[in-house]
Amino acid sequence: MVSTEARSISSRPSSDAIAQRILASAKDEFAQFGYEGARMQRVADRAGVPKPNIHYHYKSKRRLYLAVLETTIESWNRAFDDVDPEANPAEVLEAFIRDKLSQAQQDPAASRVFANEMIQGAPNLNTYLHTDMQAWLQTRTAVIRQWMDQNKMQKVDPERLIFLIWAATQHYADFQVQALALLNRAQFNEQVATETADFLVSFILRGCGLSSERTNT
Amino acid sequence: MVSTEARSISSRPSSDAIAQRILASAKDEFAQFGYEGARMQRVADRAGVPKPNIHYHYKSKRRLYLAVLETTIESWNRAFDDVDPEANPAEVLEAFIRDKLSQAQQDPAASRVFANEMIQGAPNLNTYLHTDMQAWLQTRTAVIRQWMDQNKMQKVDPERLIFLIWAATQHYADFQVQALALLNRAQFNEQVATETADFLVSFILRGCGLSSERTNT
DNA sequence: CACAGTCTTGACCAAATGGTCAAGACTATT
DNA sequence: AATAGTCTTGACCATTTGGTCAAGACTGTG
Repeated sequence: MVSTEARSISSRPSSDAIAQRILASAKDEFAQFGYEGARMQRVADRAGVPKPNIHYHYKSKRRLYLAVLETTIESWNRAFDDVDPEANPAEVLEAFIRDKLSQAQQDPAASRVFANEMIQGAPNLNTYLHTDMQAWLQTRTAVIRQWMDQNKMQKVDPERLIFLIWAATQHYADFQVQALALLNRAQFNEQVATETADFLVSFILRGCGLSSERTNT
Repeated sequence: MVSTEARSISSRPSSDAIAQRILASAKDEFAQFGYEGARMQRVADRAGVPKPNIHYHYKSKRRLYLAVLETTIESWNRAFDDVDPEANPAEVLEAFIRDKLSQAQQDPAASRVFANEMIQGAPNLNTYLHTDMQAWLQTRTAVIRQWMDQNKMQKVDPERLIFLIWAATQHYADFQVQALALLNRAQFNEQVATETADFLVSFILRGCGLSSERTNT
C-alpha cells in the first residue's frame, strides 16, 4: 500500500523516483524560463520521459509549478530558524550568511524559481508573503531588535538588514553568469564560494558594528 | 527626411511615437515574463496597437527584445561613471548607492529585464559582460583600490563590494512585492525609497569603514 | 499464472503562438 | 488634387502549445 523506497533490480524505476525526476527537471526549467516561458516538452526531455507521463504525475503545468514552488519554499529559510536571543549576534549572523550562500551555490535553481516568482509579482505567493514569511521575518527581527536594545550591535533597520543579506547572497545564484564573468572565473566552485562568504561575513558584520577585526594586511 | 519631433494636431501620432510606445510596452512585458514568456499580443495590447504594427517597427520578437535590452543597458550605469580618485570615497559611494536605488524605484522594469536576462544565463549579453561591463567594472575597482592603498577606506574586495551594492539596490526593484509585503507598505513611494537609501548608505559606508557617524538615537 | 491496479506512452486535438500579406489610410510634395 | 512613400491593420497561416485518451506494459497479490 504505502510505496516503499526500495526497488529491486528491475526494468522500471519506481513511480516515485520518476515523479521526483520530473519535479527536479521542472525546477530547472521554471528557474531558467519562468512560469510562462517554461515548456512542458522541455521538462519531459530534461527528465527523459514522454510528455504524457508528466500529466499522469502532475495534473497540469500550473500544478507542477506549484509543486516546485512548494519544495523551494520548504528549503528556503531552514537557517536562522531557531535563534537563541542569548547567543552571540556575530556568530548567528555569520552562520546565517554562510548558510544562505551555501544554498545559493548548491541549489541556484531554487533561488531562481523564487526570483522569477517575485519579479513576476508573486501571483502564487502573495498569501505566503503576508502570512508565513511575514511571521518568520518578525520573529527574527524581534531578536535583532533585542540585540540592539542591549547594545550588542549597531542600531539598524532589522528588516532591511535581512533584505540586504538575502539580496547579497541570492545574487550569486540569480546573477551567477554575471558574477563569474566579472570575476573571470569559469565556475562557482568551493573556492569562489569561500572567498565570497568571507567577504560577505566580514563586510556585513562590520556594517552591524560587529567587526571581529582580525583586520587583513 | 529626418523625422521631426513636432506633430501637428492630427489624427495619427507620429510613427516614432508609436515605436517608442511599443518599446515601452515591450519593456514591461519582457520585465514581467522574460523573453520566452513574453507574448507579442500582450505587447500590442499594452501599447494599444494591432499586432502587425509591432512587426512593422520591429522585425521580430527577438529584435524587439534586443532593442529593449539595448535601451536598458544604456541607462544602466550612468552613475559612478566619471569618478575622480581625489574625491571623497564616502561621497562618491553615497551618490552611487542613491542613484542606483533611485533608478530601481523609477524604472523597476529595466532592472527586471536585466535580471531575467541574467537568470536565463545571459544568452544575449555574454559578450557585453566580458567586454564593456568588465571594462566598466575595472576602472571603478581601480579607483577603489587606490582609495584602499591610501588608507582612505577599509580594505575589501572591490568587485564584491560593487556586486553587493548592485544586489542590495536592485533587490528593491526585482523583489518589490516581497519588500513591500514584508514592510507592510502599499507602494514603493518617495518615503520608502528615502528610508531605504538612508539605511543602505549608512550600512554600506560603515562596512567600508567610512561611517560618518552621526549615530542615530 | 491470471487478474486487477498502477503506470507508461504513441497518436492526437483545440487553442494559442510568432509571423505574413495585401489592401487600405494617412502625409508630404508637387 | 494627383501621386508616391510611409504607416496601419483585418484576415490569414504554419507551427507550437498545454493537454487528452485509449491501448499497452509492468507489478504485486491470490
